[in-house]
Amino acid sequence: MSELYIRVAEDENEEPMEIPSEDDGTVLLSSVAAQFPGACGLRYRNPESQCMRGVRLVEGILHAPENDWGSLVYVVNYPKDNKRKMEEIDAASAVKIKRGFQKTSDLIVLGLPWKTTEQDLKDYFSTFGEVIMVQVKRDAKTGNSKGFGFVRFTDYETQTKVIAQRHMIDGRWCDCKLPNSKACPDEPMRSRKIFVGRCTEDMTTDELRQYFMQYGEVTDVFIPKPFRAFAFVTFADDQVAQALCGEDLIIKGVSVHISNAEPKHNNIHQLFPNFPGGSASLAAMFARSQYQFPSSHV
DNA sequence: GTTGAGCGTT
Repeated sequence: MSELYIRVAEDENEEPMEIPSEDDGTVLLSSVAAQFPGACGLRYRNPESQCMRGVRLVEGILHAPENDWGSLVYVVNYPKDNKRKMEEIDAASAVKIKRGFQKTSDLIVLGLPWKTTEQDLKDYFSTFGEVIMVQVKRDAKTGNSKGFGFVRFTDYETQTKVIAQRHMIDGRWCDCKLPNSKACPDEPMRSRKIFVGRCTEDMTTDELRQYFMQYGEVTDVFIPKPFRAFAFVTFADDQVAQALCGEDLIIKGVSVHISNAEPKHNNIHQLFPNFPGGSASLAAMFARSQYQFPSSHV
């Protein structure tokens, strides 16, 4: 029963999304809601009667009809009276939410005893949640542990929990951190800012704002000058921004492509590339100053 | 055959 996915869509004509089931074959409403915010249940068309049927829901747990989800496409139920409140989410749903799940990333495990094996790591971390991968980094020649390794979990919640605490592994305190190679893996995912590619020169900030307002509240529009054929649009709600990523939208008759805005580098040399006196004096001045780069938006 | 802050061969 494990590793099973059921197919869920906004409505019968939409492309279904696969939602993971639990080990016992049930599906958590929260799993559905992660992909379809605001969802309160599922229904499906009974192949025999051709009528829509509700999926049994008990305390947040969805139970398969006849104990088998089969290959049917299940349709999301939303609270009827909530439609008004769900305006922005509906807009997001209209362009399909593609990356609802928080992606996990490998975590570096620092401070491992030399003797600790991958099996040891697997055994230990499995007490927190389902483990996808463990590694112990070893010297290529000797095979000796370098005293650190990596672990990856299925669920983001597990990852959060594991990072938050210290770990006693085989008699030593170890730390789990996000590796430097992925310094901020979740920021791009949650960004409220989108990159609008293939812009034309006649598109104004006002026009872009007007256009993107239909998806949700726009808090900023930025068009680099001189013209560079792209723009940034920031929404109040990250879900709206994320829902648009990957879409090709038609603005003023031209197809623009929406993608995640890359994190701004917040680099002093990038902000002041030609600072008089060179980068050293700039760095010194920066260090003396009280100035903090904005971190509120990516 | 050692070590103890860090950052990932395949």
